[in-house]
Amino acid sequence: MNKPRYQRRKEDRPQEITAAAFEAFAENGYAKTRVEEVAKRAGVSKGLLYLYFKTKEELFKAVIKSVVIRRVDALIDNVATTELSSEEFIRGPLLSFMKQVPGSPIAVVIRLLISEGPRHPDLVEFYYENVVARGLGAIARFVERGIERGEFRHSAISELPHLFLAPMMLSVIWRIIFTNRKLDTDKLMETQIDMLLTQLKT
Amino acid sequence: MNKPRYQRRKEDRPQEITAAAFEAFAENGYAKTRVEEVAKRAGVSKGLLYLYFKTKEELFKAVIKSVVIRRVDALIDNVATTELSSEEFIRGPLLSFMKQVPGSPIAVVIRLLISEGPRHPDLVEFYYENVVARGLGAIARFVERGIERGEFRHSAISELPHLFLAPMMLSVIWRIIFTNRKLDTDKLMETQIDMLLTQLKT
DNA sequence: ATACTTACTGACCAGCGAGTCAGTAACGAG
DNA sequence: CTCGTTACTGACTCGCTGGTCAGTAAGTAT
Repeated sequence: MNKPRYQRRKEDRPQEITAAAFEAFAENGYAKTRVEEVAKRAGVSKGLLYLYFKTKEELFKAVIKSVVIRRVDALIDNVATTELSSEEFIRGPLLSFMKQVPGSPIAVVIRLLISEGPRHPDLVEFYYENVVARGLGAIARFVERGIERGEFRHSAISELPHLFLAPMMLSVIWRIIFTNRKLDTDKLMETQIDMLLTQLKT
Repeated sequence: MNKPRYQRRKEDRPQEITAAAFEAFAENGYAKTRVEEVAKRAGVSKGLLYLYFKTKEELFKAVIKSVVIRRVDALIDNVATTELSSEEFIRGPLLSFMKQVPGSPIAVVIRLLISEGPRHPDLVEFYYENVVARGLGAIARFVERGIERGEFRHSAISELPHLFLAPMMLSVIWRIIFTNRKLDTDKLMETQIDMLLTQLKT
């Protein structure tokens, strides 16, 4: 009973390879990850990998895109359809989304974009359009909606949705660099949200 | 009159080489920078570089340290000796320090630490002790002082000086990744400071 | 069964870049 | 000026890794 040395699974390979590549890049960064290591993790020969991805760089782009595409939509949809008041939404779904970002694949993508982004303008463009612009847009619209409904007053914050995300970004960076130093990132984000809402309401 | 092919300048070399290395790393990151490129920029042969730095990695560490050491002390001294009220100090020297960070060598160091930090725990340790801990400590002490003097009331912010720096970090990352997308980073930091001070005073 | 297509393997290659070292010449001492 | 020391050069090596391709065997059609 000799089992076949491999199975032909054309459909699944790309997905399996990008998943393996994501893990490897997450651990060692782009430059320090060998293509053969990715192939090994995917349980595939290096040759096959090059059948699906022309170069290491193309693999890298595919990885980023695969992560990005899955994550954003949920939140955006939520924004459009929620029945909650602006404050409730911000304290609820938005805050818990933010809290889980530093430990999620998005954090890895951010790290990769910081190291490799400057050499891949098209990738940065893609990320900006699909994540940053949409995310900031959603928050801004939410603040706007709060104002229209009379929940919030007008203030400088309306034009700077970035302020909602700033502590999240700091948390992401902190977790990347100071893996052992503790920081209560949840508290950080909660406090910022409190502060912003106080500011918006008074 | 044939000028000598080189001068012996044992004293100045290390400094010249780290300066050249900083430029190169800033442009291309650690992995993509060739040692020979650094030597060239420093106007020196590759062999000489290896006389002063055992490995590329050691050169990298020397670069980080050389940048860090110079920058931090000024602000810290300022904190200790200033005559200003807490609010005046925060709106004045602290804010303008923060504003210039995203365009300064510190931003480069942050980028390098994000990409390479995970592989250099001792370097991260050094950076934490000499920059982060001292910086956060200084801000925390300042808030504390404000409370003692009756300028500020007690609040969650006292334990989270990170909130002062969060928009600065976001600005740094923004500038690294989205070099072409505009963001009024000054406004961002000003608004955050306004908000924090309002919160501390009311 | 048999012939055929093609997903897949893995040994190989090329070039790139970190690190070496034998030799050279700047410069100070005598 | 001469000699010794050593800062400095640059051609070389060698390991590593991205990328190739001739060959193999899994699946499919007839």
